[in-house]
Amino acid sequence: MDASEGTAPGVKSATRTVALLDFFARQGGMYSLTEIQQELGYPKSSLYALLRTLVQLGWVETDPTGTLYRIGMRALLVGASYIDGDPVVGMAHETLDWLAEATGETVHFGRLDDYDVVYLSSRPSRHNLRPVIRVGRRVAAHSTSLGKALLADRPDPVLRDDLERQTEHTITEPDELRAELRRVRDRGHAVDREENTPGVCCFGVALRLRRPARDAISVSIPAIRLDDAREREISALLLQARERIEYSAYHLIHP
Amino acid sequence: MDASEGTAPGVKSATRTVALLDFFARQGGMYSLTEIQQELGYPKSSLYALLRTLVQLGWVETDPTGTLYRIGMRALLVGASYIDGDPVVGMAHETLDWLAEATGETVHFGRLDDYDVVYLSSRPSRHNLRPVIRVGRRVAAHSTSLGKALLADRPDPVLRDDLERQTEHTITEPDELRAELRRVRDRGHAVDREENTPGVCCFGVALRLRRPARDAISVSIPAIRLDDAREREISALLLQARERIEYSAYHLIHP
DNA sequence: AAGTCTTGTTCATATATGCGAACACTGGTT
DNA sequence: AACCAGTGTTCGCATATATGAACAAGACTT
Repeated sequence: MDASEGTAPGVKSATRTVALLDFFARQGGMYSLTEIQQELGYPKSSLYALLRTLVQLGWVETDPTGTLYRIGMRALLVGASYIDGDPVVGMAHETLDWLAEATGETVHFGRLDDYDVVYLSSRPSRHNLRPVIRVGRRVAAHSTSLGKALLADRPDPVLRDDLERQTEHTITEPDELRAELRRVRDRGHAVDREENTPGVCCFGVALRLRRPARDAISVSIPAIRLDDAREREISALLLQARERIEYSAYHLIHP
Repeated sequence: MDASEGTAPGVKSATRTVALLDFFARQGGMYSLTEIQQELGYPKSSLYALLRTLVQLGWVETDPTGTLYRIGMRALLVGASYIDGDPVVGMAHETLDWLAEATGETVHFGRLDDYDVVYLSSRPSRHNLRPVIRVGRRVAAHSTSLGKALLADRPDPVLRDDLERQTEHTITEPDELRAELRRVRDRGHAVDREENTPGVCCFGVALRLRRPARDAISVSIPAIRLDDAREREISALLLQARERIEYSAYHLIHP
């Protein structure tokens, strides 16, 4: 899930630069040199030079005393541009709005990247109790409906040996996960019953814009608001949303 | 506006790494090694090593042939985290929604950084003709209502000698800009009449959460939909929105 | 108020990177 | 089929960075 230094030869300080940005992005908040050094494991003096460079460039900011660091304003643009440049996210935009409206629940758009799902777009519900996931966040694929829907679309999904446990319901045995993926294929959509976040269930389907699929959409709903009827309703709406996106993609490719 | 290499000593490849990310973020799209080399001016072989490193780490992606580069998924999270970690943007969220609803026009939240305004949040209007600015984008302060509102709040604003011309209406003379900032102070809000984008007018006020102010909000509207009555209406709503944000900030600090 | 601990900062040198030039590929042209 | 122009890729040496250890500056304890 993370990109450690040892496995990746390359330009060392470039690797460390992005590791630093990634650290700030994940943790959010302000950190001292020592805290960063403990987290990343690089020598203090090297970090010091790196941080000074990034502060000078506006990618990292310090507090008035100059000893606490956090992400800077220049880093802002970078994330937005990945999304803006992606045709699929743009195409799905209206349908995601529609699905959020139709279900009244939180809707996500995610993409598979190695063993993780990356959240590219989200529509938080208006309930006070709502699952919120920051765009750009990486989550282990096997614990989410998005990830399971995407893995199920692969003829031979590559699974980690060590499937990280997120909650007491997370599927952590590769064989068990493979059985679950077969159920996903039979059922037509993926379900996550509090496997990633306690109290939250998700329903996901993969978008068949390419095979194997890379993108998926999901509806997340607190378990407390869920019953059988609601579940059938949501999965039906989810399938409709998929149709809409695939339809508009088709007409984009064949005008 | 940009951070060139010559002015900034520091870790060279860290500087280049973020310059590369910034380049991809600004341009959006895919570029060959040669194109990037022409734009940034670094030696081809150095760029090659850098790009390979960043591709390996997922911060840059290539097309199937491996010769066209674009921003990668790992860069996504970085931008979102600056916004999420900022208390003012979070606090303004509901009021921005309200202002967008009340005016029916595009609403922006921006922050002054040196000579530029950085857009931190936006509510695009639902008109077909709507001004859209990507979050994270930097724009020369003197050409925007956000920037003029913020500069007007400083007792002694630092202005560039060379105020870049964006449109035929951009104020490019420092003395003329100083006179305009006095008008902003007298009037109580800043106006941009097609000074940044042809056909688009903006109205902005600075948030007085600290002095001098750092943040401002604005309403952008196509000149074609603007008349005197509408202008009075919009500036009144803008002032109300400012009150709301300052009010909630006050109650956040003094609970 | 001295001592001790923690954290930020500087420095000299071993080490990794940056660089230009040479090489390899590709697609188009004669 | 040979040539050419443009581009991506590799290589060895000059150069810049990374590093541990030493130093400085506070903060807390006794």
